[in-house]
Amino acid sequence: MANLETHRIPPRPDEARPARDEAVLSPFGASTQPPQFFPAGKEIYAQGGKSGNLYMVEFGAVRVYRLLADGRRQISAFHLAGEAFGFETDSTHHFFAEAICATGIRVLRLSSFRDERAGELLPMALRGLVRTQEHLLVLGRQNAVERVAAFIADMSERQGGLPQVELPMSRADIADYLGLTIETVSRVFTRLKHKDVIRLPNLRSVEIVKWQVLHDLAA
Amino acid sequence: MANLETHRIPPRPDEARPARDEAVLSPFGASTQPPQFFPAGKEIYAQGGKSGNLYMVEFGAVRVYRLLADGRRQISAFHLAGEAFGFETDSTHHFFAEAICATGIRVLRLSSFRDERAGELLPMALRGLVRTQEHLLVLGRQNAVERVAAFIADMSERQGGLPQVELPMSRADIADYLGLTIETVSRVFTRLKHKDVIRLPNLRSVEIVKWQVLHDLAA
DNA sequence: CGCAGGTTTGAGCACCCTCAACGAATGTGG
DNA sequence: CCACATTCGTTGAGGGTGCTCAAACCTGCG
Repeated sequence: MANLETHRIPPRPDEARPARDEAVLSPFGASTQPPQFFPAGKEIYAQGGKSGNLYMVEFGAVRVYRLLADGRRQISAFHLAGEAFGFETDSTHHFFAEAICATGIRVLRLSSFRDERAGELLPMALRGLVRTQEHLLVLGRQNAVERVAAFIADMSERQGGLPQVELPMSRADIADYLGLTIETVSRVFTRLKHKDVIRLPNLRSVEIVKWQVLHDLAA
Repeated sequence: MANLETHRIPPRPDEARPARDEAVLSPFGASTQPPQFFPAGKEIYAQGGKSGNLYMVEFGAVRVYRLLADGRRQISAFHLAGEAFGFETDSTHHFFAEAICATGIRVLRLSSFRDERAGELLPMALRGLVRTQEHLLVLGRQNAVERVAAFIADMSERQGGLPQVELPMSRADIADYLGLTIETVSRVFTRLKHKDVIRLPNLRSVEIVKWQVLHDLAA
């Protein structure tokens, strides 16, 4: 099966652009190319490809992942508006990056990662490192319910802590991020729904009803 | 049960020091405190503690981990001689770090992670990031045999690619690193032994007999 | 309306965990 | 030096969580 994803979050670059993108990270200030547009499922870079850029999500969402030879996929991170990705140790990409939905991305060309801008880049890299290490705990030591609960709580936090959480990614993406199957993810969602912890207004959004229960489950 | 570990790799700081420690990483050159000694099981730093240092393993081995409220532990990384650890996003440690066996550590005090040395620190941080992301794939998508095989192969690589691999850590440490139980780790070891993929001269070392099979299993 | 993709739901099973006992290795005190 | 305690590692039996395989169900769209 192809990784090609086509679902219908309409591409509206102009009005979809969030208000808060400048000043979030200084390396993406004035001296930068205009944002680039990627439709849903479009590859941003591929494993083995030449690296050296840094990417900033303007709007939309991105998945970064690795593949095993037999096709098993592990998504190491989702990146939403305002977040940066694309760090690499050498000039070759070790991962794949794709737009999940219609996505705008600002590209910063780096002469080298041993750059004079390292002072600004390092904190971003470290945030990613801590994020990834926390995800290790989820994959290594938490069961299906805990993983999904942690995922919903995390997505809510990154969207401002509101009860209405938008999930741009498919169940398959969530499964490959949490180290589960789509069936298990689906079952946990419905179980949480039946327990009135969440509501599911539609396939791509979740409403958190019982915060406390959700956080207890996530821990 | 306590995390206290006491096994018998004799503390011999002077002759145990590896020949190749200078010049490995420039921030650890002349302007640094003398290496500090940690016996087996000794805490190097704790979650919630004040951070701001960077640590370089001179000899021995270190485990970095997180705990869940109920005591489940996930080791995010082992660090061997020549490797650096202790990066944090803010002034607080998000993880625990302990010496696995008798260990010598060189401490670099950083005024801030937004340091003028960021240009030298960034590549180290990025290596850690890629390492951790690759570990995600193992925890999220590989079965017990693949995890153990990948672990042995990785430890061999980091010790120069020799067939004789020293494992300073206990089975419990390996289990908490691979997201398994000690029983499963033990069973996989014996299964690999019976298939003549490895030999187990003693509890703390492995000899790789069939490289190709090991790598096929790890994939 | 009918197709296609994604999602949900179900039945059965496999892998790994839990619980338990045993064995091996080390350190201690008599 | 040997008995003992203690910790760690191995091995076994049984059960549970999550996976596999399969079918039905939406939902959006041509």
